[in-house]
Amino acid sequence: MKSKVKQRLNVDQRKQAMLMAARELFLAKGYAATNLDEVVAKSGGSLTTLYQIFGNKEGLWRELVLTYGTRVTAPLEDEHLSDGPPRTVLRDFAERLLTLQLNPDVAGGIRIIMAEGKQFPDLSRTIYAAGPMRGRRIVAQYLAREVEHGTLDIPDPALAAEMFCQMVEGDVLLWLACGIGPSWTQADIKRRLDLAVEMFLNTYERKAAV
Amino acid sequence: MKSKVKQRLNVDQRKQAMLMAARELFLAKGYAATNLDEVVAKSGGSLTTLYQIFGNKEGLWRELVLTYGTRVTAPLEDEHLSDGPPRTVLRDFAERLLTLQLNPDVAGGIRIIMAEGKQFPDLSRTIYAAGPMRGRRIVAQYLAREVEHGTLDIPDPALAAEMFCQMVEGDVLLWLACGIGPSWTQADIKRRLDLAVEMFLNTYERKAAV
DNA sequence: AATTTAATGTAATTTAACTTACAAATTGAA
DNA sequence: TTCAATTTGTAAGTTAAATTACATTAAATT
Repeated sequence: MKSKVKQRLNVDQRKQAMLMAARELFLAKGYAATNLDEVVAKSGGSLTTLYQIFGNKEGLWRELVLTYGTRVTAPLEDEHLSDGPPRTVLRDFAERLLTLQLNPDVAGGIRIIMAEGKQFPDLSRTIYAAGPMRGRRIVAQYLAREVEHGTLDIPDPALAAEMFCQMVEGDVLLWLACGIGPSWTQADIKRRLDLAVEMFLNTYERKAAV
Repeated sequence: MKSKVKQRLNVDQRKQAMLMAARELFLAKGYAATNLDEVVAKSGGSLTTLYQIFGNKEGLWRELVLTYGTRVTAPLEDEHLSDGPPRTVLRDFAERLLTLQLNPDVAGGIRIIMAEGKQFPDLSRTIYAAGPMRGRRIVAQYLAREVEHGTLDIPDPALAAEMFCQMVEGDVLLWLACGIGPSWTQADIKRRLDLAVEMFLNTYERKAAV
């Protein structure tokens, strides 16, 4: 039970509260099935204020998607790449990538954005570029650098990066999207990540001459 | 321009026509945005007949999903696996799998089913099992057989199968789901498939002793 | 303290689509 | 040819949710 001390908030605070409430509801029920009365009931404030801030339902949706959707991939960014040999770097990255995917909010978000893609195609493109594509590109750039340094031997770093990420992510997205939570133990995850790195390096690590 | 010779069809014929029309509309606009008047306008017949046959909108949706969704994976089935060494078999399978994914109707279908998963969770599970999961399982079983024959050396065939399928499919599903058609040439496809098989066998093919 | 400004609560309006009702038209059988 | 059954066309009923209107109340300013 929440204590219901009524507060009058200013626009900015109320806006944040509404975004938060909308996020939960959209994640739980999807775009069409969420109605604005519920949002207001959850966030506090009033329908009037909601319409003042966001214009309409679509406005609320767009603001929400762009706000949250572009923050998510922060842990994948370049500056978090560890130093060390490719095996270490890739293993670290893989762990961060899978952790991200396993977050139900992330997968749920991608799901809904995909779902509403027909209605808001520009949003799904933006999110795809900021999200899944971002990870691929970071890996590809890293691989390209390693190729220059002579550590790895990769004809097509972009393709290799995609393969690597796919192996790491597995069916997680599809699972969560279908409402099937993956029931993996830590050991399962470790095995998957190790295998992905292993398969990758088996092909691309520079071997001593045969 | 269609010639509009009005035809009175019996229930079965009309049902097929309605399923066909609904399929197109649902694929194009999603579940919520498709209205039944449009379906009838496209299929011919009448709303009355539609309700007699399917009960309501949900009934139409369920029938459609189950009818088409479970037919799709036919080309992946076991009996189409070629004979020959693993390299050949896997390459063939990979080609069929990717071809399937590249079919816009298939990807579009998965997209919508995912989209409506919150409303009809049983459907998305059924389709996941009949679709994506099916392919994984067929590969896993094949791999297990090869392990028994001593051709390959794979500790965890299920995991290996998933990795393989993921490499083959790549981001295609996500792309199409986000409305980004992949613009691959035949050469791109060939490169991807070859690489997937190569990476897989680099790890699992039984090597002559070092 | 009075006044202005901004946020709130509620209810009316509008819209859109699902669903149902019913009369007209067509087919098939007696 | 006539009659029964089935399909069709149209429109009315129902519901649900987005949007708007307006009076009320709390906060901020003078």
